[in-house]
Amino acid sequence: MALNDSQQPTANARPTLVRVGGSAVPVPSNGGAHSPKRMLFLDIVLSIFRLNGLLVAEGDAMTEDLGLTSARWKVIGVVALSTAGLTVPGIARVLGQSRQAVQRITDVMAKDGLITYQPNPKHKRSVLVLLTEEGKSAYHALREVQDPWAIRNTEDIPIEELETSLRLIRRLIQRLDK
Amino acid sequence: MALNDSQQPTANARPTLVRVGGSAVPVPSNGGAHSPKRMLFLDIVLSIFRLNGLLVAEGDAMTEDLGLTSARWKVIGVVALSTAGLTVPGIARVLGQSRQAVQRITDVMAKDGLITYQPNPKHKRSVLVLLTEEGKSAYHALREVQDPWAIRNTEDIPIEELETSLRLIRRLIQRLDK
DNA sequence: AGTTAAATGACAGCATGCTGACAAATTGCG
DNA sequence: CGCAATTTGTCAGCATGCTGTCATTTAACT
Repeated sequence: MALNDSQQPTANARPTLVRVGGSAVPVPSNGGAHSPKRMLFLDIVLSIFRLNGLLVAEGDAMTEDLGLTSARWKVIGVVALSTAGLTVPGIARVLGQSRQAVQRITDVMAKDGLITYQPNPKHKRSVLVLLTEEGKSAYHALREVQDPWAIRNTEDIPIEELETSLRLIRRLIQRLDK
Repeated sequence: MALNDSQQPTANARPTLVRVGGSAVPVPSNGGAHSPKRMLFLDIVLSIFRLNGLLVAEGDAMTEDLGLTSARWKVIGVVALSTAGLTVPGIARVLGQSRQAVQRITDVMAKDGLITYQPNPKHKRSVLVLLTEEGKSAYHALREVQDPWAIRNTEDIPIEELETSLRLIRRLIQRLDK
């Protein structure tokens, strides 16, 4: 079958998808033992990579007017839902990222006035992260673009399909996160 | 409900997942109009972020003995499946990445002897990327770890579930990639 | 209580991906 | 055939995420 290596518009902006996640990619030309499941799975993996990139780009574009980025609204979203504040490593655990990566984001966000560090009664060094008023209004503004976006992207997709997919994704997360 | 901000083992290595993709994250405490679909979708988005990180880490760990990284086996996989070679922007289109990002990876891979640049009869400047012998053996070695991994991760998952999920992921890709 | 293990903050380095910009090559169209 | 739009190579800068390391604090256990 071979890959589609025809010329496609690219310029410099976002390149156009040829066929990721399509059978074009994971079907080898040599004849090995390739179960459908194996191909399906590798196809899913590549598609996850692709979708992740698109989601980050979409999230960035959607919230750039609010002075947010995908990395930032991940943090804002998590902090907004915590009642008593979260420590930086706590945020990292929720997001499944390294505490150093989160620390860097929160430091900049604190400098930008979106969050504040508050003393932690339970820990002398590990302070709590809280939203400032500016951070809260950013969160509300975020919700106002994010909600319609979510609805828009799912309106013609049956809920069972969403549930099945989420279940699979969670299953994979659980399996890989050990 | 509030987030699980209890103490969890973290040290410095990969942080432990608390509850991403769980209902803990996307359920707001304030009472807005939150359709199940909206919550489901945002949950999926966050889970995709999480799974992407885990897959990259897993892919890196799985192939580090071969001198590969996830960024490299993406390229190797694509090139291996092309019959007549691909240009750098062509690889970028297949992977859905910027040509600059791919160019950087291929330059290093060429220096490492995994790929070679061959003159392109159809284009004076845009050379073709081909696997060297070393690159081919890396691809075969890759397959030998990747195949069992794929099988291992799907053996107890019904194929219909895989198909449904892939369909949804593709649908989202198609929608966002415009 | 005292000792040991785990968690945290802070700094550094590295990998990957994106965008912007500009010149050169290619393609498409009148 | 010529001209304009697109594609490509290249260089630069930036954002995000990871790992490693070390000192310090906290927690756990005897």
